[in-house]
Amino acid sequence: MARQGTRPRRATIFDVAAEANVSRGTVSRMLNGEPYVSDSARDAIEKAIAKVGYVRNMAARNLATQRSKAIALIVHEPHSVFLEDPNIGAILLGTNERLSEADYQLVCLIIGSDRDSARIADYLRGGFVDGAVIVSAREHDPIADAIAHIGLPAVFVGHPESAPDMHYVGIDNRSAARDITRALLATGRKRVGMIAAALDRDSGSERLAGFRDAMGDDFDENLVVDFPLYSRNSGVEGMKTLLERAGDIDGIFAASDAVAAGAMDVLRQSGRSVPGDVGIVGFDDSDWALRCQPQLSTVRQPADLLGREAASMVLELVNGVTPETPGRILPTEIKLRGSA
Amino acid sequence: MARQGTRPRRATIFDVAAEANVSRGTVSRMLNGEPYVSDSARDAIEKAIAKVGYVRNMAARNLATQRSKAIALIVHEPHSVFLEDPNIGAILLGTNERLSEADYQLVCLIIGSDRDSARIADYLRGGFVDGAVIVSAREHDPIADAIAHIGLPAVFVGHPESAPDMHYVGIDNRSAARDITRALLATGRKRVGMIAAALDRDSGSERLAGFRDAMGDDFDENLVVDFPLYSRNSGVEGMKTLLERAGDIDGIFAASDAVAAGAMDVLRQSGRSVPGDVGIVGFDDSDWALRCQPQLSTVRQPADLLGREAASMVLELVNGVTPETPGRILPTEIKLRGSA
DNA sequence: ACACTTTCTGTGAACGTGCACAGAAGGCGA
DNA sequence: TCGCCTTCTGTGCACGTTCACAGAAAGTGT
Repeated sequence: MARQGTRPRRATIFDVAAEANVSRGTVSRMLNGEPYVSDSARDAIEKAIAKVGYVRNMAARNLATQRSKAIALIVHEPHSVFLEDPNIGAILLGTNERLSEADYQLVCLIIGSDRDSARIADYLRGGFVDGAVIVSAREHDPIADAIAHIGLPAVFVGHPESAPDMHYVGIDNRSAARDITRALLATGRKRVGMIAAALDRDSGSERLAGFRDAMGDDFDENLVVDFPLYSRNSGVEGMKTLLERAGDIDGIFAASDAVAAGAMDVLRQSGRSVPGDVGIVGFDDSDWALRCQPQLSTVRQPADLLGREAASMVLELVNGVTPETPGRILPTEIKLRGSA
Repeated sequence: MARQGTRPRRATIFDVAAEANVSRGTVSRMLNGEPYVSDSARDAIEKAIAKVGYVRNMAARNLATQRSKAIALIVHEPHSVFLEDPNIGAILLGTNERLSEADYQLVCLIIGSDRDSARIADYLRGGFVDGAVIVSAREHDPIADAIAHIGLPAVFVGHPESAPDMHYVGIDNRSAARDITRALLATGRKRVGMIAAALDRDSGSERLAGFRDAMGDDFDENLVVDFPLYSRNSGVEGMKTLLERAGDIDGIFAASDAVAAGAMDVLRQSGRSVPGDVGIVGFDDSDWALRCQPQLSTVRQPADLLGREAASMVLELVNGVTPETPGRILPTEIKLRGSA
């Protein structure tokens, strides 16, 4: 109780009321911008607030109103990927922007361990937030189950199959993967493989499915490797494996730009040129894509818009509006650059 | 009020007490792990909790106890840098880890606009958190002033001069900059410049000061450029300017690895080799450093430990313990690789 | 002068918890 | 039997708001 000891006592609405010679009801109305407050009362209250240094106690307000005007953004990522994944940051910022417009506070919660999971479930149940946006949940994510159980308004970024009845925003990973693979094939490649990643997430498995779609009869299981993370290192290891398996490979679809970057480095080290000997395409259109030499052909996904849409949707849910559709799919765009 | 309408009503401590045939006082004691609860009562309460599906209402608990067991991490960064800066993520994870150990919830708040600043100040005053860690505050940051005014226990990562009496953890940017510059000079460079950044932050200005220290009489103002952000683009623009000013420049200290990466790309495009024609060193030891060709000589700063220390410190403050020293400086390490 | 609306104000009762206090029940020694 | 300690339990109040309601004050039309 250090805070209580050192500071005298926070001014309450009672203090303001006494100072302004009105009742706390009037002060409350004024604070909440309700009508029916006289000009004279308004003036007196304003002065009183300034004088006693009053600020609302949100805990009390929450208790009385049963809402908090805060929305959680839950990020479930192993450490290394959180640092490398360019989408999460953009989603975060997009969500924050939209919530800010609605005067809601974004509260970002990180799941780094099982212990975090349990504590965060308590936090969500505790009434600290009115809703939640979940980023990068995987199939059968405990936190997703907890949210469903609590009944907290929630929107997923992405669409895990294990939570089919939850609201979501996302992109059509499968179609996009198909299209970018076709673009790669259109450059005349004969032996095309994929470095897949994160098959435990919908984005990962759908990208693989799209690749398969595009390859049709030419699909060769032997030319597909997969790794847990969308990381540069996955690209490095994956490319090494593929080169061992098929030295004549001439096309690579990497599950993300970071993966592609790793793969490209290995190709270079092995003396192969890009796009001369091997064509390579990625996914995300993150800054990895621009930093590659040559720059990467990839799929642009509107990460910031995903965040914005998720925020809009959760605001609707919180306000009792049922969204027209349970999910929203945002368009992606093929970006052709020099790598294929 | 959608939530109230759709869901029946949350179980309270009263419901548990009634179900277990004890008083709410006993339930409360049990919940808080206090002694003096009989085994029979304990059993009955446990069963009752499970039966009615009770969870604590944190808002009410906050109101009664005047604490929240949550700590804010406030990030003040323009969008682009938030995405590029490798340190912030690591600090975030370090802080989360330490707080998690103490069973505190980390709540991450993003300042993206002035509007955010004001709302966050309200949030902090509102009793939602017991303390705060502030990352990348700049001089005369409004949120820093607000925190000081509120009297909320707070720890800065970094040490703005405009907030001298706040607690902080950080590194000795000046000494580290001096040392890495000396390492660069030791490779025999004659015309050495600096691409500085973020001079409105203590880290930025101190790195420049350290560079100046190392250069001594050889310091040439004409070979220093500065930019607002620690970004790759700053490196690109800065390097172009320096090459125009002095085509014979043969050494560069970049204010961060990202800046160095941009500079290196420009050097390559201009036909200069690294480290043959120009030696270059950076700061951070982020993954930028490893992705450069050649890899970057740089200063390793323990970003995750900074987060952990900041968390430990704010926990001390919250618990009424005055830290031994107002600030803590963590050691850095020079990493020599191929770029100089 | 009267009823009637509109504008404004004050009050009691929640919201769900923790804490201090009073007191009950049981064991124990004199 | 009495007093005393230890263990356990129940109750009133505080925390600082919002909300519903009752009612005062002021204006409006007849």
